[in-house]
Amino acid sequence: MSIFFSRQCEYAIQGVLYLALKPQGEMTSIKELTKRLDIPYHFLAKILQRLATTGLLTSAKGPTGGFALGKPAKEITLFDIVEAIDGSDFMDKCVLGFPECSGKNPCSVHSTWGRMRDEIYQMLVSKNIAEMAREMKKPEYRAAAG
Amino acid sequence: MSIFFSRQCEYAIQGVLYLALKPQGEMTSIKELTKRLDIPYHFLAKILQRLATTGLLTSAKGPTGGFALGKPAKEITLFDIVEAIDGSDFMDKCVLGFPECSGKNPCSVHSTWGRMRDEIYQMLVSKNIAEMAREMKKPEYRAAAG
DNA sequence: TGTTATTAGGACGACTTACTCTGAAACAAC
DNA sequence: GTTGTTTCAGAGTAAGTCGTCCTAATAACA
Repeated sequence: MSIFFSRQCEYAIQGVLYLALKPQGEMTSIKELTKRLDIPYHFLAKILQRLATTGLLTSAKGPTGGFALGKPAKEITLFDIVEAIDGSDFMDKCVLGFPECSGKNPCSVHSTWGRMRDEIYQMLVSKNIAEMAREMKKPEYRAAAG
Repeated sequence: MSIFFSRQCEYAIQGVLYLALKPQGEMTSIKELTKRLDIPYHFLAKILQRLATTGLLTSAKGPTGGFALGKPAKEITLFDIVEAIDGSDFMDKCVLGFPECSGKNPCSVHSTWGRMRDEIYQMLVSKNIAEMAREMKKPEYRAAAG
């Protein structure tokens, strides 16, 4: 299928980004998130729970409860979210699937792909959520979160 | 899951690469391929059939039958195989899954990811099978195909 | 012509991912 | 304490992907 992130991971990123747009510490209910982001309610609930257990988010039950970032937005990178949901196997597996492919025994796209993978990794760790949220507030971007 | 190619696509690439190492026009049976590449027999059969219907491979039944490249190896690119199996949707979908994301309305990684995607595309179209097969023959690479 | 080696193609099962449902637990407000 | 709102937890459903099996078609060859 040639994808990069799983659906779950996409939703996780969108959710965290939405929370980052809120005043720090403010709790947001799944209902609000699900409505604004157009993601199935229970599915998103599962994903947020998962992010909460890894510490990326905090949660509170009851009325006025909901989810919020577990630490300052600028300390959360895209990679943190990807790793929590999808894992980071893609970093060390041969892109063509050759089991024998390694540094000493490289397949024909090993070095090229390796370079690109490093760039992707750099993008993931250098992009923090605070920065991304700021960019999304700009008038150029009027999307799901407002 | 953070992958790039599906399992099917990986197998397809490995299979075509193996065929490219053979003298031109020589038929190779699934049995040989499956044994050398360690891919489930019937699953590989399906994949090769699919590649044959798109013209990338030719096939012949009966004894002495099998599969062979449908055109010169240097005219087949990685992209041809990927497109035949996985399609090329990844080229124009937002990597974060925002349905509203587009050139006019870019998400916060839109341009960065776009650049990387272009690089990946360039890699896929510039790598032809003949070249890759040559590299695999070098002593540095002694893998599945020999 | 019959046998054997091979692909073609459809039906099927297992497994994974995406998504739903339900009931319980926690909590705040009254 | 009661009530309503929310997350938590786990099981259940649906769809897609991975992989198997079986039968038919085809070609070589004795």
